[in-house]
Amino acid sequence: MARSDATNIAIGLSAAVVGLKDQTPLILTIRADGAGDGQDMLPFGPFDPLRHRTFELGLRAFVEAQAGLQIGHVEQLYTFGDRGRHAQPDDKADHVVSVGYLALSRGAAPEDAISAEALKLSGASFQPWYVYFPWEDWRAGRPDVLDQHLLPALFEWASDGDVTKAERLKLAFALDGLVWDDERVLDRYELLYEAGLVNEAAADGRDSRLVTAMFARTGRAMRYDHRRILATAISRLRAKLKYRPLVFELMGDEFTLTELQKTVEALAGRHLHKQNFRRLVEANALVEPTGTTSVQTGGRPAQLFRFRREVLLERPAPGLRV
Amino acid sequence: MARSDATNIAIGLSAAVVGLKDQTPLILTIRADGAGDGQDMLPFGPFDPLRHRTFELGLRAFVEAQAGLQIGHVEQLYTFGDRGRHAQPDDKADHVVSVGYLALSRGAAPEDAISAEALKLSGASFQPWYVYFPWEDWRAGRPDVLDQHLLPALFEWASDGDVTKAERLKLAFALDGLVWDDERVLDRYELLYEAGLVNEAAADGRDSRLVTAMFARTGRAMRYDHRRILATAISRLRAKLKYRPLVFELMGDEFTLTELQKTVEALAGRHLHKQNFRRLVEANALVEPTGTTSVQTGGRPAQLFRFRREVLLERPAPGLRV
DNA sequence: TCAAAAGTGTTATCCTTACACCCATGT
DNA sequence: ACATGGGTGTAAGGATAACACTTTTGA
Repeated sequence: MARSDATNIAIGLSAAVVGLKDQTPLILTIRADGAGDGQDMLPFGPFDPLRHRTFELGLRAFVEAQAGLQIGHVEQLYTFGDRGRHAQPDDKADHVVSVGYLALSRGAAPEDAISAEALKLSGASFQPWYVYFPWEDWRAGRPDVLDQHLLPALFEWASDGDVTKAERLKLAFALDGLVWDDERVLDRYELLYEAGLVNEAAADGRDSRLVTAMFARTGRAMRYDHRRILATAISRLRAKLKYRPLVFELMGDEFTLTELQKTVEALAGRHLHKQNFRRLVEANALVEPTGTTSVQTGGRPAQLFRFRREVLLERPAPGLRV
Repeated sequence: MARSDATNIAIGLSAAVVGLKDQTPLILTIRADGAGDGQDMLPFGPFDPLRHRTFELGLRAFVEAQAGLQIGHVEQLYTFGDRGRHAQPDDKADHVVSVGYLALSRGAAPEDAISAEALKLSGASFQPWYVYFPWEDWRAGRPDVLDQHLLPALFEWASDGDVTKAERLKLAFALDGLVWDDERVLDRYELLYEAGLVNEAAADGRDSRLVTAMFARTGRAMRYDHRRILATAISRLRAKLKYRPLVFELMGDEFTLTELQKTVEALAGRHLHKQNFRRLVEANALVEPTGTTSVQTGGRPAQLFRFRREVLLERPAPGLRV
């Protein structure tokens, strides 16, 4: 059936499964056994067209197998095919093409949904995603690591007179008075990678001119190209929040408006204006009151709301254009 | 090297190469030799990682080979992996995964750029894209074919009580007073496909309850899943016009504002308000006057402009939010 | 009565949309 | 002079962003 005169290509499917707990965005990882540093991986596996009719079915199957977890919304991100960047240990194939997916775990308690066997077998767990991208969390203001470590190192990298480097830096990192664009997560990671400032670049045999102490500043590394897929997932999710009501997949059935705002803030990595956020939610008719109030955490009790699924039919692009 | 116990997968790359002539968006096609009906194809070929380091390099290489054409901007659209939908004639592989790309041909005279040999060999030519999607051109008002043929047939398809069908129809085709969303090209094509109203659905062995006379109303067919890739390309291009200055890749170096507007209208498939369009162009500082005026086509001579490449550095998302 | 968090009112500004009119050229 | 397309001014309405203040609970 298979002929040996053709290059043998395998399709790898990787999923960035997002969850949420205590205003912290989480990402589902598995751990290579006996691993040291930088061995976090996204759940992934080979696509076998004989077993699964579509990519999506294959993906759901092995997220289920590796984490014992059901996922809700799934969407394709990007297919990475370049040589060298993400070799995977598959002796059957000469070349692995990896298709990245964004997936959302359903409900408010993702960690409890991981099955005990899966935890044993694959070391599945949810990790806060800002562990991998510390410079993407602006909720408490501009992260110090940017001005103290990242930008100086990036400036040095771009100081060779190559103007395109300087231009890309300017746009991705909001230099010269530009506003920080929370969606450019991938652009920023790619620049750090090219500058040799993240661990993966060294692992891939790149010219790394900086000592490994730098890697402690640039977040936890992942195996293969999984951190790149995660960056793509965060970019996409942040973009899509603005015109699709995806947040509600990550919330419980009932929630207060403040909880909703904190969740959006956690995902977008920035602080939002309370009144304007509420006006936006109301204007888009995204929620309806349940009539009950929450057990408060010290203060005035808050009204509880639920997602109005009907908006999906009413408006073409319901979201939170913040 | 290759082992015969694994399913053999091939990667197919397909490109939707967009050009423009006389306010008509064009798409580069090749023709199967001795072909009858529905044999238009996008330029495509297998990805061989031994010959090309990245997808994009492979893609450029065989667009060059099949059409003798240089392409400018290239971006990945989507990777289609579902069985049955797009079998391709490759005896070396059990399954073909197809990665679709959007590409823009450079300059104002794409047809002249096709080499004579390529035309002979592969029948390469540029076709108006609305030939494949007649219902997407609203420049002269709402297309008659919608109310006369497509919607009645779609209503019949959705009349089985399945509410999700009705909901999807409503959003994709702007029923019940919703506004037509020019970006939902793929959604609309997929609905027509599922309803068995396009030729490809019949070719794929689907249950086609309607006579083939309908196919004359639903545009020219393409081989494999190429029309789906084209629909994806148009969707993406229309979306991206709004926040990236892609139009200028399809224009000559100098142009009048009316030419620019007509071009955007051709791509977006709808009429734009003249003054507001001009204000938008000016507000975003997308162009600068050359100081010269055009040889007019009967009327007051128009000022000529050129694209201000600097905007790419000045603003994060320069485009024509129309 | 005070801390903590929920919830509201109001204004200045900008952007969008639409209106209608004038200008420069060839025939 | 008039047809043809180029080019502009202006005002209404809505969306946005920022201001600061009141309300309801638990301790």
